[in-house]
Amino acid sequence: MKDLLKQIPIFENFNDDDIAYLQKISTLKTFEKNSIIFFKGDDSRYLHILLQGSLKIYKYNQNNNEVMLKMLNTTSLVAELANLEHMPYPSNCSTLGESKILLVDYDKFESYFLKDSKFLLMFVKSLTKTILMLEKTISLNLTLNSTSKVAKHIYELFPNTCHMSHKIRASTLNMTPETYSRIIRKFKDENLIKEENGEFKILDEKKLKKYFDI
Amino acid sequence: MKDLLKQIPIFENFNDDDIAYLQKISTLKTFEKNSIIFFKGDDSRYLHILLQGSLKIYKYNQNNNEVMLKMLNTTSLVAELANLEHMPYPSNCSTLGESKILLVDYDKFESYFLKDSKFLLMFVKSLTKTILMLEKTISLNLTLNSTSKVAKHIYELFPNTCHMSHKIRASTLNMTPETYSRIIRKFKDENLIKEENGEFKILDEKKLKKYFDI
DNA sequence: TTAATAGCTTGATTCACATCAATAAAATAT
DNA sequence: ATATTTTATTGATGTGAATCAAGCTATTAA
Repeated sequence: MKDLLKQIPIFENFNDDDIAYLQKISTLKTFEKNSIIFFKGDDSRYLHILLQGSLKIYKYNQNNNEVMLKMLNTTSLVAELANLEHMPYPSNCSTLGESKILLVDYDKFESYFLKDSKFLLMFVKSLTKTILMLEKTISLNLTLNSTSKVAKHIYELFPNTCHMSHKIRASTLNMTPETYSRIIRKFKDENLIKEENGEFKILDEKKLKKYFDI
Repeated sequence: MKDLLKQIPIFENFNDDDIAYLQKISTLKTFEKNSIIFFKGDDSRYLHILLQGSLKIYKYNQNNNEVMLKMLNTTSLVAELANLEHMPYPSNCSTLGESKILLVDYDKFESYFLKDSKFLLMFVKSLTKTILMLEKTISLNLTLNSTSKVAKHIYELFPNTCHMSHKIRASTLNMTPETYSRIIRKFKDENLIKEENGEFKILDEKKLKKYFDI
C-alpha cells in the first residue's frame, strides 16, 4: 500500500515518514458498483480519498428524484469540507463503478498534517477544485436549458470515448432519460451528431456550439 | 485606513508589518448602489474584499434573466478563486447597496502572503465559506420548488428584520416577482404568515416548516 | 400637490420539462 | 438459446413557473 500512496498526486510532497503515518491511520477499501459510501447527515469521521473508480455525490429533490451534484473520477478528496468543518456530510455518496477508497482517520490526519503549509496547500487545491466543480454544476443547471446542457455535454466529452449509458448521462445532467432521448433525436435529425457503437460523433461543431454558447 | 484594516476579521492574525504592506498594495473604494464591480470574463488582477455594504454575484441564463449565485453582506473575500487560479472572473458582480471594497493587487498579495500557513488558513476558511454558500445555492435551487424556497427563506430570516423589497427577495431566490407574490398570497390565505410594515411574522411555524423540511 | 416612476398583485396564456404509458431493443441471467 | 431484467425510444398528458398584460399602490420627482 505504501507504494500506492506514494503514487497519488495529492501526496506528491509527502516524505517517507508522512506516508508511513498516513498508512498507519488509513484503511484501503474496495467497494463494488452502486455501493453507498455515506449518507447525508452521517458523521464525517473519515476523510475519503477516491483512488480508483467513480463516485457520485447527490441529494434528493422534493419529488424524490436524485439530484447529482458531482461525479468524481480521478484521484480526489471526497467531501473534505465536511471533515474540515467537522460537520455531517451534506450529501449522499455512492459508487458508480467498482471503486477503491482510502479511509483516513480525520482527527489524526488533522493534528498531524494540517499544521504545515505544504499540506494546507493541498487542501487549498482540493477546495479550489471543488469550487470549480460546484460553479460548473450551478452554471449548467441554473443558466442552461436541457437542450443546451446536452449540447455542451456532448461537445465537452468529444472525442473522449467514455462509455456511459444514456440513463447515466441524463442523470449527470439532472434530466429524465426521456428528455435526453428526445434531444438526442433532435440533434440527429438536424445532422449535428451521429452515434456509432454507443459513442457520439460530432458532425457540425459550429451549430452544436451555438446551442450553449451564450 | 490602517485601523480599518486591523479591524477586519479576515486579517486578525496580521501583524503591523503585514498590515502596512497590505495597505501599500491596496486601494479602498466606495461604490454606490447598483454599480458594476466586475463583469464575467474580466481579468482578475485585484483581490476584492467587501468591507461594507452588500454585493451580488450573478450570471445570465438563456432568457437573459439574472441568476443570482450569491449575495455577500459581511466582510468577505469576493471571487478569491479567480485570483488563486489566475483565471478571469466566472460571474458578474455588482453592488446592491452602497459598498466599500478593498482592491488588493493580487500578484503582490500572493508573493507576500501566500507562503505562510497562517495566511493560507485564511484562504482555506474563505474557500470553505464559499463552498458552503455554493452548496446552499445548489440545494436551494436544485432540490426545492418555489413554494419551499419562499417558505425556507422566510423561516431562516425570521425574526431578523432586514428590509428588502419583494423584488429583491424574489431575485435572491431566482424566481419572478409574480411567482413570489402568489406564494406569499397563498401563505397569507393559509394563515401561516402575516405582513406588518414590510416585515413578515410567522403565525404557524410548524406548517411553514413542513413546506421545506424533506 | 400633482405627476411620474417603480414596485406589487392578480388573471390569462404559454412553455419547457416531467410524468405516465406502451413498445422496442439491449443486456444479463438461467 | 430462451427468459428476464434493464435501458431506450416515442407519444400523450400534466404541471410548475415564466411570460404577458392590466390595474393598483407606494415612492420619488417636479
